[in-house]
Amino acid sequence: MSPSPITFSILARDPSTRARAGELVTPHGTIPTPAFVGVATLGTLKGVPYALLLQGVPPALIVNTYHLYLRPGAEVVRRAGGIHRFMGWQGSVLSDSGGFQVFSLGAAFGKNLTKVAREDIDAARNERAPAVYDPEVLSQHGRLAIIDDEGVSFTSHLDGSFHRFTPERAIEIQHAIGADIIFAFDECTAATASYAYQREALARTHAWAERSLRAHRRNLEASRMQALFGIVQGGRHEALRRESARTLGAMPFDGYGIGGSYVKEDLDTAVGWVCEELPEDKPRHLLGIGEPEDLLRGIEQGVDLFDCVQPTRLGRTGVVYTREGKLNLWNERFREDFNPVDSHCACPVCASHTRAYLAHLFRAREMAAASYASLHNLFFLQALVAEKREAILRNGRA
RNA sequence: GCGUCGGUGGCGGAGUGGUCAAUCGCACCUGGCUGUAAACCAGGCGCCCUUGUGGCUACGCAGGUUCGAAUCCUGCCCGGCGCA
Repeated sequence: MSPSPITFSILARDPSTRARAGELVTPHGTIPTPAFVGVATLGTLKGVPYALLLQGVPPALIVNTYHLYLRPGAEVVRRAGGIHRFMGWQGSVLSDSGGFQVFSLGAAFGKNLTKVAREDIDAARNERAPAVYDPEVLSQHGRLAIIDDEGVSFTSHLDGSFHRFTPERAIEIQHAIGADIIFAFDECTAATASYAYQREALARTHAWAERSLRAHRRNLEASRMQALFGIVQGGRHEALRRESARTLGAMPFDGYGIGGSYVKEDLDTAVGWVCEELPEDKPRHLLGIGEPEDLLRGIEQGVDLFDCVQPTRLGRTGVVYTREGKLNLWNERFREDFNPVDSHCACPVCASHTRAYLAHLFRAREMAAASYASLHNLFFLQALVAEKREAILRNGRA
């Protein structure tokens, strides 16, 4: 067994919570943890030009296997010299396995299902679908992806072409992309899915984790340079979450992702159960979370890494984070608000621009509006997490 | 002056006897977004209220025809174009 391509050290633990501060060293740099990883699904932080990124903000990026596979194609990335060269980003890169797209384009397709539900809505169940290899059957189901025990059949949201992912294939593609940290292929279930379905999906996710691990190890060269994280699932159910964390924790992954969709209220409980069971010395990445308060809660449960589309998606559509909460810059009251977005923020946008100016740029549909707001939001989360890290280092013990 | 076309909600522009408080776009107002099918999506946008198959006022102005008019007729006002 080759040594892990990453090393994770815990520098301090908070005495009163499960929070820890540490360092994650990848072949492309050191990520101080807890950390917020920027989401660069298609190989770029949406709306944020590279030139605007300051060193360490964000400390790493996560790209998406499904999306890069469809466009421009994993082989293109490989021939470019890997994702770092392709993007021109020499920092650490993670790649999500595409498991989440199975959810968003499958069970959640066309339905009002979100990653974090308000309440236990009576939404569509993650019902069992027949194993199919036929695009026509897919479209009959009104969705783009259908799951069977072997893998996932899906049609491209771009051109309708037919594809199939298996754990082995997802790993192979991630090898071609070449991120520092890659994720096992998993099945993300709806928060509202039945217990029976969650159980069944979890068994599949666990089997796929094992297959992902084997596929990764078979490629000696890739496994020397790329770390593999398993993904814990189990929905809202304590028994399933703990079982999942124990099962995956016993497998030799380099770290762990915590996946799934949640109901807001039990986001932190579910994360807590998982972190109690996972090995202490491996990094934990809470996938797709979150909002400022979610980050703080996650950290207290023992999470080291986060990623979330919110800072860029909200920013792009006019919403900015501030210490007083989120502000929608489209609101009339900001038309002549000549204060910075957040007077305590040290980001370059807050240093030179006002809310009124950004509000104007949004209304004028200027691209800079989306860029500035996204950049500010990234800074805001970065500062939030960094502040928390400092506190852990200050109060904690090794 | 004559002829002709036209004057509709903040703007553009549909509608040409009832089902029109009036399609649609823009602008405007408000929500939503958590491993990005997302520079997106949804709702609202005459006034009033006991919020409803509710009331009132509206389609340049004033009359008229009609059971009923933004839609037809007459006059006036205003604008474009053409001819003097």
